[in-house]
Amino acid sequence: MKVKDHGIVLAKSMEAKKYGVSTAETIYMARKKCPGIKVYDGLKYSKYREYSDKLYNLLSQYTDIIERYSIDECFLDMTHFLQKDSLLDKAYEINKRVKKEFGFTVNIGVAHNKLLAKMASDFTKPDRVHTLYEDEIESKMWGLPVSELFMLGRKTVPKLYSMGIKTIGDLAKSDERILIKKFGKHGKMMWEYSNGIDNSEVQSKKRKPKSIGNSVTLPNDVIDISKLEEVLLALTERVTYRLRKENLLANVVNVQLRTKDFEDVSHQKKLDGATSSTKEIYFVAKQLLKETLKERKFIRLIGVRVDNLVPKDELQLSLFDNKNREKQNNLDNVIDKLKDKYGYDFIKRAGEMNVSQMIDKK
DNA sequence: TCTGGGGTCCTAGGACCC
DNA sequence: TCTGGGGTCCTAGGACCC
Repeated sequence: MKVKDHGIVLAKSMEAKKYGVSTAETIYMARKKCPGIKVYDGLKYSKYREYSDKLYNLLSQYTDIIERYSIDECFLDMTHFLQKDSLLDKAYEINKRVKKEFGFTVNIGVAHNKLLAKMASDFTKPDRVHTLYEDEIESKMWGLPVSELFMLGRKTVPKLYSMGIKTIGDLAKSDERILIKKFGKHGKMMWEYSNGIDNSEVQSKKRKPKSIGNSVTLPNDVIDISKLEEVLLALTERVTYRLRKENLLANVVNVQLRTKDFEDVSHQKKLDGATSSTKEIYFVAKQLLKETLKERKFIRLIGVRVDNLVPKDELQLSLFDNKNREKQNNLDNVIDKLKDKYGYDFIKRAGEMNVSQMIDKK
């Protein structure tokens, strides 16, 4: 398959890593570092989802306390295996079974809290089981560059460097109060993480989303607002469709734009009442688009997001609920059913631009 | 030179109220 | 003319994760 050159690296081979290719950098940079590198399209999201479900089902056989942290990561609370040795045996068993039953490999981190398990799972790859027990923190974690610590990204690391903090150990031995003064809550967290402290629990219940959004990078920079409105409607329809599927209502609508100079701007608005109606949300989104656009030209990306979500059944029907709204809800429901039955793109609203080619389908 | 898309959480300032 | 202190809500933006 032909792969376009703009875009970013989602995953890299061990060989590419040796050339300094890193996740999320541009393919342009990757080619520069490693001439002749082979670039492939990713799988369809639905394929990832399928394998993710299979993995989750297998892991669920080992404990009920299991948290789906991301598409390819889970936390398992296995404290019922009281002996360290039997715990480790189970980790190796899972590692082998995944390879045998699914044909891909996994890294597993074994530790007494989530942070350390996560750190351990990111030690050398692939296909490994690592432990990071309390008495191993110093020997296995403190020597690593501070950038390896979970939740330390490209903005924070240079600031720590300028303070003379280069390794996780440096951070662990630094003065917590100074970190808090400089970084606030984030400072407290990074000091605790560097010392292996994390009291968060494995969350086995599926959490309802707190926000739902869709955005697209446009094939060309767009100046024409009517073109942007067409895309906005298509995005709003996707967002509200998902919102209704979750049985949630939104209280806030947010519109985001990115210009060709990579300026990110967003405007949001609290609604008078919670809703999942495509029409109502699009009406507000359109206003927000105008506000956000202002004098800006050459729009590279447009996105819409709904926030402050509440469960539909907990909402008291307000006195202002009227026939009109009821009609609108019925229309949304009919459209949703048709999409469910014949495919998402089966039916479109007037003015909705076809963005399905631009967006990877869920 | 080129930079995706989906999220969560935090901060800071302004408006407004008592 | 000069004007406290605390609290909540709303909004914009930023950092980080996968």
